[in-house]
Amino acid sequence: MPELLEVEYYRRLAERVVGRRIASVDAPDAWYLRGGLTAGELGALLDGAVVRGARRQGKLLLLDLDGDAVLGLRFGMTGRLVVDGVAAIDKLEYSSGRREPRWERFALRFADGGDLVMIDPRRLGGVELDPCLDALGPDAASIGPAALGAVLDGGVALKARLLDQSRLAGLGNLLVDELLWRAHLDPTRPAGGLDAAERRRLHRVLRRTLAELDGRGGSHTGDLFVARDRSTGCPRCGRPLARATVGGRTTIWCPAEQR
DNA sequence: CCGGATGTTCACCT
DNA sequence: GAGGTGAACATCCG
Repeated sequence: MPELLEVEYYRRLAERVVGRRIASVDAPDAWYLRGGLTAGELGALLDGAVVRGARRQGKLLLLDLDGDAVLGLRFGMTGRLVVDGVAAIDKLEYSSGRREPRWERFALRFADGGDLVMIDPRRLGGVELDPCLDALGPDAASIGPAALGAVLDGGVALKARLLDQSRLAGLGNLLVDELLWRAHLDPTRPAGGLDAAERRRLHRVLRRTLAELDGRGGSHTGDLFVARDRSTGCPRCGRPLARATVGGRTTIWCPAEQR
């Protein structure tokens, strides 16, 4: 899915709807609504409401509405956002830029005629009213070194811990692989086994990686991902990359450099 | 035709 | 309780 970087692009796009009044809600796919909410209930709650803000926590996009209502948008692996006909991202790595009407899972129509539309071929995303944020860890884009250090404990694989959204919100498979490759850390190491210098290095590299890939255009623009696509070796040393399942996800790393 | 893909959740193991 | 695995969701792509 969109990882933190893509959802942040979505959030910036969603700022366009702040201050605008919702005229109607389209939720043609009941399965897309989480928490047992029906399209009718959602319409009754949202019709006439004004969007007051667009926030992001991890991979969750949050629209603040009048009163205390919050609408949570989740994009799964193939969800895209289109506002007033403008897409935040032309295409995703594992989903074409095509836009079939049946992929339109949710939409807010505004009183001024514009709209906010979620396109999601695989339906892995969803919409939730007042999502519980307690289940999300601190956002990876703003976490401090001490808090990141606290995330790293236990015998679980370092990569699995960094992907655990309840401990650290926002990183997905591609970003974690790129991050660990840049930090020269083996994804299979126990999360609690890093020494103080390694934890500091991980935090420094995290900030740098997010800033750099944000500028390049997203999670799929990392050096490691590009190398993996072309099946050349490690972009730094040229030696063969390893591929295995770690934390339940396909993982690429350089065994020679990542320790 | 087959396998795998930026994610989340849940059942079922050890 | 901690961790791991595999399935499910639905579609595209090589």
